[in-house]
Amino acid sequence: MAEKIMLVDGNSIVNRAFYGIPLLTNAEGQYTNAVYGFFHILFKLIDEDAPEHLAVAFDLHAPTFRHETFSAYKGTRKGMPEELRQQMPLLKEVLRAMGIAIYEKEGYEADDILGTLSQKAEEQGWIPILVSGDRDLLQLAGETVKIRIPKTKGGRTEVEDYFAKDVIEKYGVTPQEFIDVKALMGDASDNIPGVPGIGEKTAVKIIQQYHDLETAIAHAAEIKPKKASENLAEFQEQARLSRYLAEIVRDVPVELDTEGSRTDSIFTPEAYQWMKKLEFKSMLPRFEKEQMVASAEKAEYRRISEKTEAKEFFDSLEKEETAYLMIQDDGQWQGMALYQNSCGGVWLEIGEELSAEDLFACASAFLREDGWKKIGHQVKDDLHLAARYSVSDFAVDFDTALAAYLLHPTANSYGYDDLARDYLSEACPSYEEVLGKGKSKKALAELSTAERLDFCAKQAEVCFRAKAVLQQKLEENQQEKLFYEVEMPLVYVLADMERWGMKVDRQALLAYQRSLGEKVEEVSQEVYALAGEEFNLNSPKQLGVILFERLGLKGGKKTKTGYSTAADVLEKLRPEHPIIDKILEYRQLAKLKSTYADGLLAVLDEKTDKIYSTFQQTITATGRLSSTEPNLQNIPIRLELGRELRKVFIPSSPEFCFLDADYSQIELRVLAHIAGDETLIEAFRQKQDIHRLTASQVFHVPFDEVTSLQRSNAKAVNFGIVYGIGAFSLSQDLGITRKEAENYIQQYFVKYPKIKEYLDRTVKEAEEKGYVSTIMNRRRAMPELQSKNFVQHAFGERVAMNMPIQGSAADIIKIAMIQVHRALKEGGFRSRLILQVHDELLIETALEEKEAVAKILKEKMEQAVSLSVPLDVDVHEGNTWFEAK
DNA sequence: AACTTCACG
DNA sequence: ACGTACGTGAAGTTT
Repeated sequence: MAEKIMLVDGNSIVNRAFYGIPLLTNAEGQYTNAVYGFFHILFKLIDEDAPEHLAVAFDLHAPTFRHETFSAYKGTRKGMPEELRQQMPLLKEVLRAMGIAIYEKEGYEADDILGTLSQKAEEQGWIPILVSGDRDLLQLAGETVKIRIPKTKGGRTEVEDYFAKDVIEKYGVTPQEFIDVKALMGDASDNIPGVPGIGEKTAVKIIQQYHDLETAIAHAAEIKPKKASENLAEFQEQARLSRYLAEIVRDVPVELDTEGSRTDSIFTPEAYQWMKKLEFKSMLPRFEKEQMVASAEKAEYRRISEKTEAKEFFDSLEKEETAYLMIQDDGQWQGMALYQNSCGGVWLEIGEELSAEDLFACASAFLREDGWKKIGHQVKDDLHLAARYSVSDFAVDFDTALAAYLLHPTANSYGYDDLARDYLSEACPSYEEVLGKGKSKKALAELSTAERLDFCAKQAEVCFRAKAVLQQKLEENQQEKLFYEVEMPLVYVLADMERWGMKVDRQALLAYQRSLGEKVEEVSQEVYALAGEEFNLNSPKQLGVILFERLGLKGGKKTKTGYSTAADVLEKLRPEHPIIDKILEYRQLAKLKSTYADGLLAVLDEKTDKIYSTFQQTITATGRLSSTEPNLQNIPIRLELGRELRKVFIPSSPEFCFLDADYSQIELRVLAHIAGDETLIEAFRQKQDIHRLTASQVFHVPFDEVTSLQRSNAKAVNFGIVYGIGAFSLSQDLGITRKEAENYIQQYFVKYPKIKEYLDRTVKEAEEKGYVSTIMNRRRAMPELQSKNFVQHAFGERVAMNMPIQGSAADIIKIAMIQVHRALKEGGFRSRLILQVHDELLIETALEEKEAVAKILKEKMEQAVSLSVPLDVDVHEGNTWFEAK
């Protein structure tokens, strides 16, 4: 079998990849989607064809011989988008690391290089396989020469293959004749003129009959239709020029590097490092397989599965820094993995000879005593596990997931595999890679003993070694205080909140659910009557058809998939038809029923009638918490009917009541502080009504004469400032013209010049440094600001303006939570912190403690940090959450 | 799995 | 001329 050489049009494939895959960035903010797509396609083709040789050709910026002949050649091409341009050197770097031959030749295009190399390869008996994203290469197809055209659609890559016969079959002309067809029809994308009035259909017909351009010109008079005949005669020189431009030349002065093109050693360690740096996880296994052989020594781990041995092990465990991991699978505790320098990796496995209780008993001294510096991963889960075995909170010094979050808060996950890749430049197989996912997901217990030992102990080793790197980076970023004094202590606060839960009046919730059910039924019948038919009211698609086709309301397309039926669109249609009112009413009721009534009942604990939400500490880009299963941070309040729901949230015993404390205007206060705006600072010091003040400033009216409309408009302006203002959106929000909105903003900046300075300064700094930060040095990388795309850049600017504000507020309430929690504990109170909603803390307090706790709550929250403005906290009490607001 | 809608700060 | 506020999570439909 003859050797095969795969010849790739680099520019064309990377282009396809870029447009076929959404923009991705790695931790450093480097765009990676085009490089990813390129290798995705390349590896697929290598797998399929197994070529012995491989070369990639690129275009150079310099003009080619075609430009010299015809200056308008490719004249309509737009430049490469910045997001792609940045990736080109990267792609070449990785190719070089893989030892793949790269060809570039001044004056020629990649196509010409490929044509030449293909010919040279054939001459020495190799079989060329040409790869390109466009059809220009089809003229090179032959009996054995295959042209492959990959298409990336929605993550999947399909490849069209063309031998000479396939070209004939599909286009009705031979590959050679394809050039002549192009000479006649031209090519808009390359700006090849062709002959006016001759398109693809006519061109093919002509070439089928005369086989080449010159013969066709000679017989121009006979050609039909008449228009084509005349034009061919008149524009014959242009046709000849077009043919010249379209033909791929095969005598480029390049040599085929027969040795340098070999594919047998492309999975190099250097390229592997690149793949990790770029975060191309799915490509790592290829490289690992190759390197498995290379990496001779494999770590030796110890397995303990028997009670006596486990006890002895812990009794003689050196008191030094130790990573411990509670390995759980499917909600079941499977065992404990440890790693320290003295004992290396150890896996204590729960089984017949080591029960969970026994293991915990053995480990309990280790967990509780200070002698060991402990490194954990997602420590909050471990605290819950410990609680199941009646071990109260134990002290962990370092949570690797939390550290990784601070260093890169926009990452998708912070698993062991992520730590290994990002901080150790190693590949550690993820849970999914080891156990599979979806249907074929295996239990940890289904692995062999050796596999399980390896997998679990490896995780502990990764955490142990990653910790040193993480700590170093936290130090470099000056984020140690944030980590050790805010995020780590907060873990214990959140664990307590999650464990305690929030009591619900089940009967009241059931009644609420029933009443909503009846109303939903009633209103949907009214909608169907007005529509004249029944349909799925929950389907925006069906609703769109009813409204905009059947009822003929004018809506126009707004979303990717069809008509928008969102509330703000429907609101505008309200006067047009009575059905709109009913639909909006239905939406409100259906939302309350499904998400809140049904949703909360589904997660309400049978035994305790409590709801146990999870507070996520590593999700948001700004440093806020989030709440899941259920989300208790979005319980309705703005509308009356929804607000009623808060009556079902009650203290856990009749001896308790709620205390709800919320920061007043915390984000605007933070802004005043960071920006150092004297007017705003003074206003907060004087306890002025800030929206009223803004109204009087912006609308030039005396403070006492501000109307309520002016005040509420000013409130929207203040919001806009915090979100990274835009005139358009403000105008939408207020229902005013864009011009007016611009005026408001301009006036605002005249009155608060320091705010303007701050916002400008922040964006500028973000562009220079690549990140923004909060008062506690929480960071967010800002890759969007590198984009030359207007929309993306503008988004980056708004994020840069908002993150320090939202994030600093998050810092403050986190500090307050820790202090409140500590004060309650130290004071021996029975009161508990049970919920945080961004600027609000909810406590349930024993009645006799109420005054003392209210005082603690207010003081700790107001004194959490010291700013140039006072923090102001309002405290309310009540027997339900509804009453306490 | 992606999209749309809507609840909160 | 572009397409628009920042940060979340859940439910339901459609692909």
